[in-house]
Amino acid sequence: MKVKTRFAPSPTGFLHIGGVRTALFSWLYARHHGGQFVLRIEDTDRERSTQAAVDAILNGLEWLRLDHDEGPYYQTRRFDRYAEVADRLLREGKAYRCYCTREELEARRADQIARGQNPRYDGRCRTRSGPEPGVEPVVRFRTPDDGVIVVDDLVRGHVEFQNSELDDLILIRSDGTPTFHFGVVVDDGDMGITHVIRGDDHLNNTPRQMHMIRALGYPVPAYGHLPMILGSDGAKLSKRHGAVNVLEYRDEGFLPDALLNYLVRLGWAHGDQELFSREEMIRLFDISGVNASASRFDGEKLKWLNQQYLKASPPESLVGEFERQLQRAGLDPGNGPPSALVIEAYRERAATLRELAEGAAYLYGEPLHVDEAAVRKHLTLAIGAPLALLTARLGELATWTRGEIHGAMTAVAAEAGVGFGKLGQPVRVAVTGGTVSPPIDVTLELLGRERALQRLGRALSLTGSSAVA
RNA sequence: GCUCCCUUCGUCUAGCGGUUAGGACGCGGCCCUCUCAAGGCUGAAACGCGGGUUCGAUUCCCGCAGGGAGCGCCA
Repeated sequence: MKVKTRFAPSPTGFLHIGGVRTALFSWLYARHHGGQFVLRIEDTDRERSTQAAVDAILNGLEWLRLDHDEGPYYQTRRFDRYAEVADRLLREGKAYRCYCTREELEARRADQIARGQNPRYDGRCRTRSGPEPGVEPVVRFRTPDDGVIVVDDLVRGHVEFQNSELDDLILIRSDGTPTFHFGVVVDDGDMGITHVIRGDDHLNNTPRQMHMIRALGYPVPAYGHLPMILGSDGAKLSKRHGAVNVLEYRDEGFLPDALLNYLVRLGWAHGDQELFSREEMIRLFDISGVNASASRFDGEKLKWLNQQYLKASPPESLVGEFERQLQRAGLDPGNGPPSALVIEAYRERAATLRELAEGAAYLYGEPLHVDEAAVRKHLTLAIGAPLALLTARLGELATWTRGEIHGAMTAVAAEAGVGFGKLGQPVRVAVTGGTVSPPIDVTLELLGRERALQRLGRALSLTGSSAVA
């Protein structure tokens, strides 16, 4: 059997971490089995669906390169089809018109809850003889009264439901539009979906959907319900943890493959392996190995992974996104050393491209901020003379390379009778404004002779030394 | 309230009847070192509770507790 999976988000919000993980597992399942991956936009709720959300979903998937083979389909363009199927069900007696009003329904629900019952529609319109004047009916599905239905879930295993617990779901609203449940089963059937991999929150809906699919005469797909992703505090994912547009991770300087790698390890593992390339994920992913329990989102581990990817990527491949980060910080990439060299020097000092750009800001203009305490500590009177000597020597260098620079510093340190570090750190503070940077020779090389000498000269005056060479 | 699901270090997880319960993030220490990192070594840190089954349970079964989801003319 040819595998066909789908990702079916409703465009009522942006694509967030939880949605991405669902899409990823569904995509991986299809790719692993050489099958197809369908994208379907479930926009039957016309009140809450927006084009902006559709765009956010499409852009997010594109950034992550979770490519689909079919779609995107839009349910709003298939209303005729749903109406046609509903009519057929009505004719076959598998569905019926219900004239109960919302008010009546609500009152009965409240009553049932008060009596400690599972609130559900009582099926009273099943046997109704004729229409109720003045009421636009809904179409309800006739669910079996008794017996059990079993969901053999790919991740949960055998789950049983009593049919008596299930009520008659609405297929078509009184305004003629289909509900989510109906759209899902008609679409999954029409599109030939073989494996439905979706969030855990749908497990309880599954038995009813299975009944509908059977009534429609479609083969019942296999189901796999993925556990939820919670925030780092164990609470439901919200805006303050990870329920933000996935594209914000791009803006924060994360790499798409790193994010996917992080997500694939939430609920799934392959022994002790932590790093998975796309190809490895596809080759090794197995839905039967997916955990049934919810997991928490850990931003620290995501950062660690991102740095692993930063260190492993060819610097040239990061240039584009790095330069966007510089621009975002108000810096001009053209006003500094070649980006690939900066990335090379900084990537083991930054977890994200944004951090990388911020750390290297002094290479593109005056330091954004100067660590005054470091200035007082390192740019002392005592270091003035060695610093002046070094400045002079650097000015005489034939070529501005880290090797030459290092040689000059070693020589000056020796002549001045100070350790390399005693000289290096003041230089670092002088040229970067802070105490953190790549090895000082590399730092100076990247900065360039002109800027380096200029900043050293200025620092000299701060030491209070008059020994300007 | 009812139905369903879940439960191994703080976190992500390995484990699929017998292990000194392994790895990773984070945290501590040491090494390396011109700073910060990166890297290496290393330390602390877990089987929710109670019953069974079994020669033997983290592992299988049943309760309990705790957490979660669903119960809409939302998806």
